[in-house]
Amino acid sequence: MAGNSEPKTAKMKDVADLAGVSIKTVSRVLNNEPHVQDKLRNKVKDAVAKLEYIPSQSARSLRGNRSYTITLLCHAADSSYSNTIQFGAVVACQRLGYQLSISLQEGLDQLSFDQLKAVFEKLIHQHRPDGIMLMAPYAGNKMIAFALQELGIDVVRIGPVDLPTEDILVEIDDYGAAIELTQHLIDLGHRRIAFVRGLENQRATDVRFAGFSMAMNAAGLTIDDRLVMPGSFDFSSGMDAGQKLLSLEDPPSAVFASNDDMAAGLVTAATMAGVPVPEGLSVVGFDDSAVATRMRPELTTIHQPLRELGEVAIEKLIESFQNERKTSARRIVLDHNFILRNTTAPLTIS
Amino acid sequence: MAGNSEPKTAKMKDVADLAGVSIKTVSRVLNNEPHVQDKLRNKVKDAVAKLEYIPSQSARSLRGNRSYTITLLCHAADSSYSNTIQFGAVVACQRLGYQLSISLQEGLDQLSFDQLKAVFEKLIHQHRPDGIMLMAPYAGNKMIAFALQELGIDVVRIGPVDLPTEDILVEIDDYGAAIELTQHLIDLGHRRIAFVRGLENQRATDVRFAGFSMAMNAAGLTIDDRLVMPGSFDFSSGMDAGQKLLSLEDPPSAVFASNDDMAAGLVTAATMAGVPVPEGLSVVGFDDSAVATRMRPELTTIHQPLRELGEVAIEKLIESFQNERKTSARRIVLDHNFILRNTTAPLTIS
DNA sequence: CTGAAAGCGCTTACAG
DNA sequence: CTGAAAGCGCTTACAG
Repeated sequence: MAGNSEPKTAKMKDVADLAGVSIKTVSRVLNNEPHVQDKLRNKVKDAVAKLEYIPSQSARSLRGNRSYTITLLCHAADSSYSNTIQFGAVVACQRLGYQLSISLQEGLDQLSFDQLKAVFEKLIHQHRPDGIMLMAPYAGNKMIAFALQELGIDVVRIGPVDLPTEDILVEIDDYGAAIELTQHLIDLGHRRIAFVRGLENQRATDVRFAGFSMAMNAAGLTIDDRLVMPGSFDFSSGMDAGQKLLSLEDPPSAVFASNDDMAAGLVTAATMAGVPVPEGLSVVGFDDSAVATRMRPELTTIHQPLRELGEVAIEKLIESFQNERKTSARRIVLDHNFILRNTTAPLTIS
Repeated sequence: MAGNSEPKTAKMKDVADLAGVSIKTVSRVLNNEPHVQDKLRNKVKDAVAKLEYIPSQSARSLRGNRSYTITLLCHAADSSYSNTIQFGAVVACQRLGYQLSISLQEGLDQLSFDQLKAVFEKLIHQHRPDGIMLMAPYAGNKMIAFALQELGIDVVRIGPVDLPTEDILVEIDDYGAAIELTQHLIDLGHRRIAFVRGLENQRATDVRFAGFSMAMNAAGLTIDDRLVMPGSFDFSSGMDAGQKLLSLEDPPSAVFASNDDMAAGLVTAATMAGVPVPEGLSVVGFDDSAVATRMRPELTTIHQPLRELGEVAIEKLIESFQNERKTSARRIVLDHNFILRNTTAPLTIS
């Protein structure tokens, strides 16, 4: 069989008959349109409840302009960061009667503008999503932003993004959070502080480094270029950075890793090199992902409300195409938290 | 705007006009139906290519019986295990022209049969998925299986499952894998081997323990009941088990943890208690998830092809409702691999 | 092997 | 404030 059994499901006509109104009135009630008497409205609602009527998504999206589907554009690599955001997005979609459709797109970074447009045109044409949700590593990509803008589809982005488009943005204050983390290390007496960057095409990498620089400068500390390491947001790049940093003639006493996975790699590298954390090296991360409480010692970091970020992104996106006026804020900043755990300690003079 | 711009997209009629055939013939070609001349078939295909025609999913699913959507029933807790399987499922869906719709369902375990049926009826009615994919912790649930069976929808399950329904099953040989792992510990000279169980409502827990028992018995070793610990497949339950095991009068020299997360917890507990791994305690896990290579020492475990499991599940499901005959295998067993890393060592006589 | 007609279940103009 | 008609873009019988 091709799927469905045949429960004699109620149709709009059945609801209309039971409520003693026209099918159009039922449609109006279902879509929360004005111009229906309260009395009729209630009759219809009762009938819907009695019949357990559920509108057919296909019919709605075929005739109307809405598909009640939002497409989440994902990079093929799955990470705890993306998965948690996606989780929040699914929750919000389910709550609001939308479907989240996941589109896996690898290597979008390497396409030309026209190729990008073609990819999105096909995607939009096929599923007709009402909106698109973007997160790292695609959230901050300008070509993607412009291609999507030309296609005229509503977009929401997650993460620190600096784009001239009018898309909705949901993020935390990465800059401020990076300052807090750096200040914490400075307050502990550290002066030679290393920084491990993330992927270079992501704005989070620059923003977090900017916060770090700001705090260092404000404290009158200079940033030693040899202590600024490249990274790619993953465990092994953190290990690499740690090994290099620790084998320096004049190693740092503290390291700011741009995310938790790299911080975990750093701690592992230090431990393997016989440098105790935090006594011999203080480490901070960013995200408060699962690894933060599973490693030993547990990681001092910034908690990002990833699930909430995903939920709010979906809510704002849906809100935006329900409100014609576009009155609501286009940029939402959620709260983060500094989480003090055990990878940081006062500088010990040796 | 409610989503779409208005690219003048080609419709079936346009393809038919360009190819000089009727719209019905186009439909036939698109759906790979027989009874079309090769010449016409090619004309249609050319026209489709030229016009970049993409059929509307809504129209198809409204008129036809298929929605080209598969619903993945997920438990609200997101884990690396589920996410990797889901990833494979998305990949396969995308390749085969289907959409994966994620349905988050918490606490399905506590519902009555009728409540379950109501939940699924609504879900099926709303999105009309062509099939449903189940994984832990719902894959092995009998009530869910029967409810879905009564609703007559095609189902695929992942993981070791023992059900009287005719659903498709995709799994690895958990039993055999557990024997390999246990035999490895026995070969290293261990005799007091502990076992940490997983969640009790999952068949994987029983099957892996059965493999462990089998290997122990075959080697003439007895299982000490005090060395069989409860667990819940997560890091902290592994830590707990480790602490209890290590504080025993006569602690084990090796532990079989039912999955990697618990194994990581065990290693952490041992390290914190001053017991070196693997010298003082050998540990094996199960899954080969991300944590296996991020912990130190790296974990000896069984590699489960999770992504492939997800892909194959989707492929077989789609295949099953395309083949009326249901000729293909209903149970697919994929290969696993024993991965020797550094958490296991020969028993040292102390 | 091919096609003209009907209809899936809704929403969109258009009347009243 | 309410309704009868038309139509979204396909597929399903039914003819030929």
